[in-house]
Amino acid sequence: MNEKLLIIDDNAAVRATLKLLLNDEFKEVTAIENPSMIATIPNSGSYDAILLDMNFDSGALDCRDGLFWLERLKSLPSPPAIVVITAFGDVEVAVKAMKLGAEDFITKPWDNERLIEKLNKAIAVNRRTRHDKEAARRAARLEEAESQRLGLTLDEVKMRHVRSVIDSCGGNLSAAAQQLGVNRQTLYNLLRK
Amino acid sequence: MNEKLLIIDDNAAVRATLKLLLNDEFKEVTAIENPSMIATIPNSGSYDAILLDMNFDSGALDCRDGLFWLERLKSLPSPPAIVVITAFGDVEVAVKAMKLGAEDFITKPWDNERLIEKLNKAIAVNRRTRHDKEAARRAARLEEAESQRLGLTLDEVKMRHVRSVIDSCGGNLSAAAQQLGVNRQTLYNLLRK
DNA sequence: GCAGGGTGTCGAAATATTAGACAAAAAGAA
DNA sequence: TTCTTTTTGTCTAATATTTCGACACCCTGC
Repeated sequence: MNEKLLIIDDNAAVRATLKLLLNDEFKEVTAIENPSMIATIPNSGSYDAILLDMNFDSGALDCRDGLFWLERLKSLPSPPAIVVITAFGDVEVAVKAMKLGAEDFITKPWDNERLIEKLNKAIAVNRRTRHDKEAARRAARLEEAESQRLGLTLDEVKMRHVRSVIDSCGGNLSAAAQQLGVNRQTLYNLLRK
Repeated sequence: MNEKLLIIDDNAAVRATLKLLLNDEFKEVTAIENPSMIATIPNSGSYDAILLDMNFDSGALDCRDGLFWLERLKSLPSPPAIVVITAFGDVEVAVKAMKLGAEDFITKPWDNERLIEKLNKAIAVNRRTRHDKEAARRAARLEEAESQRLGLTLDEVKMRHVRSVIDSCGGNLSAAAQQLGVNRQTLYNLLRK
């Protein structure tokens, strides 16, 4: 109930229906006609989910446009969950959409209740996987730090630890010394040099 | 050309055809009738890819068995790439399979060349994402270690660093001492206690 | 064989750490 | 506020560690 949703569908009637349905389920629901309008929306990067129709331009029914936009939307940093919706979907398009990172794929006509459920699930899944990717980046950083630590002198490592423990003790040197397992005076000596 | 492939299909003719086709493309190709036979294969965890048919038991055409096995195979540590193949696939099953972690979804009849291409691509993609997930796990571990380091005694931190530097020096104590910025004898003393 | 580098060990001088003590400052509780 | 507890800064003397130079020994490669 606290999520922001963006609906992208070229059919005005569908947009209106979806917005009416989903307005009660999300904190904020915006509906636009074409993905290229995203740039014109203030705060466009803050959506939790996008409900993306595959068929803009009534002529192009092969979903190429939709897949193109899906890919662009998913290549942004911290992309929102994207649920694709289409009337002309076949297995191949569905698989392509999922491979491009869509969280779900729905065919029209849709079931209201399941649509809401799928949107929420998509948001949850997206949050988890996004978290995974950030974790991967963090791992790379930590590993880098770990490997750089190898080049450090014993004194440097000592002083780093001393400083972080003092920090974690809020500057209380007595407590820090105790936690470090050294005499208080030793800690003083270490800080003096 | 250096990958191990497992084919799971209940149709003996399909198994034979696939094996014939793929034998030249992979280092090792095994074909079994039922996923539950995996346990009986020596070194069953070492496959790079599995080509998984969705319909065992001719009666059950709703793919539930296939999805079940897909999920089980994908929940193993370091799972192989899995390409699902089915004659009865519809959009819903395809989306479910992709959500369960399949790398691709193919419908029979298949195109030989594209099948090989998809298998190879699946292996490559799987390797990448597996790396990401392992990185996530590593990150959790490293972060845990990082936060626990605060509780360590100065001597413990010293010894950890000493040991990892000695490790990185391949056991050469002189070099390790130099890198640690301490006298060689000091390093000996540290190791003695 | 032998030169070069690593290892294990020693002694003695230089340094660092420790426990204990004390006064002053700071922080908390009544 | 006053009283109490804790922390700080500093000192001394005993103890422990580190350092340096040196020596014999064992490998490894030339």
